[in-house]
Amino acid sequence: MSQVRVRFAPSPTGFFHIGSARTALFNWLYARHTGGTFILRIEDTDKERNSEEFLNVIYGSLNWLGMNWDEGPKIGGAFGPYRQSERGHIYAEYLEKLKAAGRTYEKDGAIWFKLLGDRHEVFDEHRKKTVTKVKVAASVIDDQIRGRVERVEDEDFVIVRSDGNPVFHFVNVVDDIAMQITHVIRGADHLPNTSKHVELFKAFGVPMPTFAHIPLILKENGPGKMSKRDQGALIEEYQKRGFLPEALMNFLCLLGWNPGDDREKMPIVDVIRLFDLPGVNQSDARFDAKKLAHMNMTYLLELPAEGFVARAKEFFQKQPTGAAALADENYFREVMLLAQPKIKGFEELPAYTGYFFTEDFSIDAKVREKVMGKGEPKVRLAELIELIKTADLSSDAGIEEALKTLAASKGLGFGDYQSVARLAVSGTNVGPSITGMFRVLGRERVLARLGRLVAG
RNA sequence: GUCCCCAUCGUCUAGCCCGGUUAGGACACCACCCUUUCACGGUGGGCACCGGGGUUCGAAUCCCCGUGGGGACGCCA
Repeated sequence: MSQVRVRFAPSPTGFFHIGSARTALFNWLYARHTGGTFILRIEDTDKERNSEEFLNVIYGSLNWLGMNWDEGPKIGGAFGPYRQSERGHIYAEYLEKLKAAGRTYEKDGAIWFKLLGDRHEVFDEHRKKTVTKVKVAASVIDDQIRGRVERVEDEDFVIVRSDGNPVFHFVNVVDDIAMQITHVIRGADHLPNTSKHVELFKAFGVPMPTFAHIPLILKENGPGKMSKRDQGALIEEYQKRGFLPEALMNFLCLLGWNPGDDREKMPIVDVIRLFDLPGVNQSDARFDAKKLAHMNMTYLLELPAEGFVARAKEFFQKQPTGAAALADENYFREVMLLAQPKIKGFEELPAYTGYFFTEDFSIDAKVREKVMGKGEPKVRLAELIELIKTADLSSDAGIEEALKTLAASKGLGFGDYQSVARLAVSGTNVGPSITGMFRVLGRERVLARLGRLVAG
């Protein structure tokens, strides 16, 4: 049995797209599942649109998501180079084979691939021009996901541009042959191209790889496939927003594939064990930001405390308010642990914990109006101040006990103190437990804030 | 317009291949419970087999036709 060799072949012409990430993922999963080789090949034949910046985005995103390649740029391999811009000599060699076989001709300075069959001219209404059709048998694609697909490729096509640069269809097939690719796993948008590729494989007289065209990811709202301009389309964005890569990966796995039972959250090693091409769905999947957010939350919730703090620190280091938040490492840690069970993603952290790190936090006007307009808030605050002055703030349980005792002594409930205390120390009515906030903020900050609200 | 692909709750999907299920799960939504806020969690609820024809005792499941959605029709990839 031959070793599986798959490739992910992005072109560095734009930011790394979520659809590309999933194509990479399915290739990577298949390689890992079969013990095969995952190859990264850069398709940079379009000199106009390539950029080094985008190349680094590809490397960075794959690394962030944890998809390591076995052969490719930076690490090399037996079939290199892995950037098409460096493989000119190989394409020249293969072009000679096609020329020798009489399968090419020149027209308008470009080199065309010649199909075999009777020719006739036809006016194409859609393209508003006369084209030469060739009578050929349908190309048969035996697809691991779609089954047998037939398509008639009935027009010659350019394989080398007039500027001498080879075209995608040609280099893609040549490299798949030269790199001994066994399985071509790519987006379904390539299905109509595949007949061209089939004809090229046949012209080279080599066996065809196995094809697997995976469904596309559709826009969350509106028609069409996810495009680079859509909200949530770029991998870099998730990285910036502090999503956990393992959560994104898990979510991506489930877009078009499932383990066959009701499991959704599952470690990648389980996905690797269960993943197979025939298990991939045929229909396109719509992107769902809320489901991703939920997945991220479930991963966040089960992160060990130190892991959560470490990742939160990484996240804050990239935020404008990061320096202030990280000034006291131990304090930062305590605040983060208060927030961990409450948030869906790191991106909520700056707003959710901001008041811990500055005395200059904003007070929600509506909440203030509501809380201060009811009962005797200033009396409650004064009582709280007296309590906090001497209370033991070292444990949540102790603080809770003290608060309850105070409330009971005045014939009131915990809630009568909570809302006003919350407003004073955080400026809002949502957040971690009030006892946790008191404990972490400490006597000095709490007293100052309670006092300010009384005065204000 | 031509060609190709697809079609189960609003969304991701199980079931389809090998016809017989109260059509299952998850996200979202609603209600209730838990609760010192907000979340988490728990319980319950509403929500789907695109339409029409076949085949069959019986169709989400097999076939055909519609319709709808998606993709491709570049000297882009």
